Amino acid sequence: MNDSRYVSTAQVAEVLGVGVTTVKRWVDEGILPAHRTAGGHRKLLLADVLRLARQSNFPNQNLGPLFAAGHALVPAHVQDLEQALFVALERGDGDLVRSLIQGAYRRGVPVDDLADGVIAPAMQRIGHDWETGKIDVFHEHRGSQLCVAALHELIGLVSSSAAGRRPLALGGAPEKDPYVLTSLLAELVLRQDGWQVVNLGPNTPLASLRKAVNELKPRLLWLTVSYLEDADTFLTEYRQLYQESDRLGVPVAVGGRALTDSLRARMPYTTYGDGMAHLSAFARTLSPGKRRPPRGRPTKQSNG
Amino acid sequence: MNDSRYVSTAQVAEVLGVGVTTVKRWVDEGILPAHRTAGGHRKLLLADVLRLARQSNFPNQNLGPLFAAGHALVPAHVQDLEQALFVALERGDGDLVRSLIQGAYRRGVPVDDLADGVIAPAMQRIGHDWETGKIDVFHEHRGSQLCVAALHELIGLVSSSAAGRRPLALGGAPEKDPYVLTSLLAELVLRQDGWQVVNLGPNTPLASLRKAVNELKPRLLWLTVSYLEDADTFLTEYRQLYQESDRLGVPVAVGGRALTDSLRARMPYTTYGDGMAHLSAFARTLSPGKRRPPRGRPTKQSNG
DNA sequence: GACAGAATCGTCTAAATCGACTGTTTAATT
DNA sequence: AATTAAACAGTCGATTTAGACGATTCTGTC
Repeated sequence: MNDSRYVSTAQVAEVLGVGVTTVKRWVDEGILPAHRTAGGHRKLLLADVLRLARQSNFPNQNLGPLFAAGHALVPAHVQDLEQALFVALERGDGDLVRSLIQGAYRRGVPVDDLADGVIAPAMQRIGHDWETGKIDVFHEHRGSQLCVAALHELIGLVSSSAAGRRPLALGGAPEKDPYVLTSLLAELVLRQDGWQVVNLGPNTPLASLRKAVNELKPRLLWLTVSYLEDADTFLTEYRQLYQESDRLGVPVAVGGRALTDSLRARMPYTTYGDGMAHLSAFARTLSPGKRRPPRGRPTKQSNG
Repeated sequence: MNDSRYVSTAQVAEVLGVGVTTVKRWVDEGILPAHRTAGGHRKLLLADVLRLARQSNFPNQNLGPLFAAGHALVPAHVQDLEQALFVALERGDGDLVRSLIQGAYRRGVPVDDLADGVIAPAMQRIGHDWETGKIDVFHEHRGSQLCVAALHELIGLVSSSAAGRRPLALGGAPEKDPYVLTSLLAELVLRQDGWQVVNLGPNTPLASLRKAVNELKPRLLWLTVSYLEDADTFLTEYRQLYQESDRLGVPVAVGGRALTDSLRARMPYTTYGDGMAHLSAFARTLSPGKRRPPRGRPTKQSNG
């Protein structure tokens, strides 16, 4: 198992902006303490690297990839990660939020796990603390903004180059639903799966979404509903949207915590999902290009 | 993609059109932030170099070498750029939007010009086309989302190193104002100017903003008002916010197209601005006088 | 126009860093 | 346990940088 306290020379080199050779020499000269494996590989203690970084006046935001290897602050398990993210969001520590999310991704945490098991629960707890008066609204807003920024950055990381024609997914959140995060998470997982995504964002009238389906002819339509003002008008408009999509052969994936069982029973849809893992799995059945990871050591998720 | 955020003194010298010796001296004098390797080599953060390049007028700044990636053709004049961005936004061409915005920044277009002369007008035209029925809501939403994504990416580019304590700016948009873009543009220009920014985003109750001022003790409070539901209640709450800020010695900068002349006449504020250029200029009067490099040497660029 | 001060430039050597090479180690998959 | 591809170690030459020095050029003033 990879002991999460240790990092490799290459990781240190990338973060510190120097060559691998330099890091090796520093270790040999005693500037950086390190342990060696039985085979001779250098294993650097994260704390030592961080100490050197502080001494050299490093910008915090560039230390993100280092946390990817697993720091005490970036736990190995998703529950601990969620807890850490929650704290970082509540404190408003933007650098830490970025480090945690990016680090988890680079360490190999699947994006749907990241969405369903880390980001969504953390923001839900923030929202709960706000509703119960434990924190002020501005704490929630600040955390949400930090999350959005980190997600946009992550989306930029996972988006593959536009090689070949990728299937198009269209989606958003309905009118009066102000939550940007859920549609952003949907965009994230779909992009990770190789889709081309048009995210109309929150507060999108369903009638307008219907026009978009007509014009863009997507291969998939998703709808995340976190908040509903009027269920009846929503149902009416949604049925029209579904009818149109069905006519065009566009599958409709719905989700979101505002869709109660009773409400869902009155809705037609192609698939319903509790989280992004469902959406991702469903999308994969539609997209033919399901690439399997190569053998051997898993590829580092760096993208060009 | 050469995504190394660090650059060497020689690269900086070439880009800024000055000698290597000068760059070294600037770093030693604290004009340019940098950290040193264990061997003493200076490592500069790209964002810091770019900010310096914009703050002072260099004889020949050729930002090209720092960005190897060949981008789409970026028009030279802001009007053409705005037109190109408008078309890209309306078409939903996300890659083009990113290229235009980032390309303009890299070409040396100041961020306040980018905000006031390109992004804001383009989105305003999109909004106008939507109101007049020329395009559908989803076009507007799609364009807005693309803009937000591109801006978040740009913010990541301009954010500087955390070395030293930077002044804190706090801000957002009031309740019922759903526009994310204006507060995002404010965050962009402030970050470009070296501020640390807490952006509470749209739809922030002013009472909550008041609590945030109390808790965070910022050096500057900004408020962008693009839409107002009820001017009277806004005024009441705003006056309380201003009173509290004034008591704490926090200057208040307001702006946004919802603040009409008559409304503004009834508001106290430290400064009002039509655009981000005003905000940036005002913020610079507050920011501790950062040492600026003396005049560059305009002639003789050839080297042996 | 001449002067003084300041800022910049190019050049030098020692030192630090980089990149490429080959053989070895690691760890996930079968 | 065997397989396999990625990542690492060790080495060496090529390149780059730091630091210091004097010469050059710019700016403002008399």
